[in-house]
Amino acid sequence: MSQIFDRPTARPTQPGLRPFAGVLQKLAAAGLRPTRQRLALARLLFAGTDRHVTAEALHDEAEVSGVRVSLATVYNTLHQFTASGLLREVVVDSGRTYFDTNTSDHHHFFFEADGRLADIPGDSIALARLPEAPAGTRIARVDVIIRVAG
Amino acid sequence: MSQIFDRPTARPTQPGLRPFAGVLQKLAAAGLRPTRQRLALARLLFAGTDRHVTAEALHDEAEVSGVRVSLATVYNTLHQFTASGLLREVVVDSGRTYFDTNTSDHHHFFFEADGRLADIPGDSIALARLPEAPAGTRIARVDVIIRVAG
DNA sequence: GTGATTGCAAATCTTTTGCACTAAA
DNA sequence: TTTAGTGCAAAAGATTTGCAATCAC
Repeated sequence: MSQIFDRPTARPTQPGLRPFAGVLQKLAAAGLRPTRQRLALARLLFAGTDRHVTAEALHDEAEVSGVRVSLATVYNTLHQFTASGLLREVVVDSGRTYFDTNTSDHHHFFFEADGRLADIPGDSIALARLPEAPAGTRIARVDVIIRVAG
Repeated sequence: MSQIFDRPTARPTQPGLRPFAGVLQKLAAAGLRPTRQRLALARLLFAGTDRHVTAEALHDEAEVSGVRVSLATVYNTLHQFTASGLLREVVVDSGRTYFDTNTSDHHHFFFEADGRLADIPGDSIALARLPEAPAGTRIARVDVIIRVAG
């Protein structure tokens, strides 16, 4: 049954489960075998607009859409995707890890009320002045989190 | 560093356990009883320059300096101090909570190599443009983390 | 077949909680 | 006293890991 989902040419069957040629390409580019689990998760992650998910949330989503994946595999997959640049990790909450499908340079709103994340439009924020990296280091990344409350 | 005063009513027991006038004031201002544990932890936290600590690290430090405090109490104390504005929480690492003795408005370097935090001098960074808070929310705080490697 | 991937359960790690005991006011 | 604060051990989450079974190539 996973066949229909595995093929880029398969036609749409259920909403949200349409196979994407892009998903296969992404996995191939990352050097990851297109397993049933990875395809299903990639499809959920990259099907629409940019998303911010936790492992738990993605696991639930997979379950709801009828995909059988263990939580351990969801964790593994999210980290593999992150390592190969398909995802980006966002740290806003100690104790929970968020993964962002938008890997471009951008920043976030964090809604303290419900623990939701949203991208900040790239041109609505700007850093006027950056300090130099401390001696012997280089800037790996700059994260701006705007915490908003109800 | 001239803040080391003997408190008249304190009973000198072990070295490094002399109370600071400032520490007593801080606790009083926060409405927290000056217990042996809170005094000891406050002394470690506020004795010198600004610090960034985790509960575990502070607990170890207390142990080394001969103060007997349970880890649970360290957690409780750090949260009480945070709630009363004596400390600030910094989120840079999912899975670990850092507390900052500098409660003024400032940002951080995070050294990925060793998980260390450092304050960024206030005037060496500036946000040129901030987005508006999404409808129905207000900006509670803006955090900038510059992650440095190597 | 062979090596990569998965699932499950157990293990880890950090943090919180329940509750009897201790200490400040 | 009276009530806040503490310690301990157990509980709770989130995440990782070990290993046998399964799957992709």
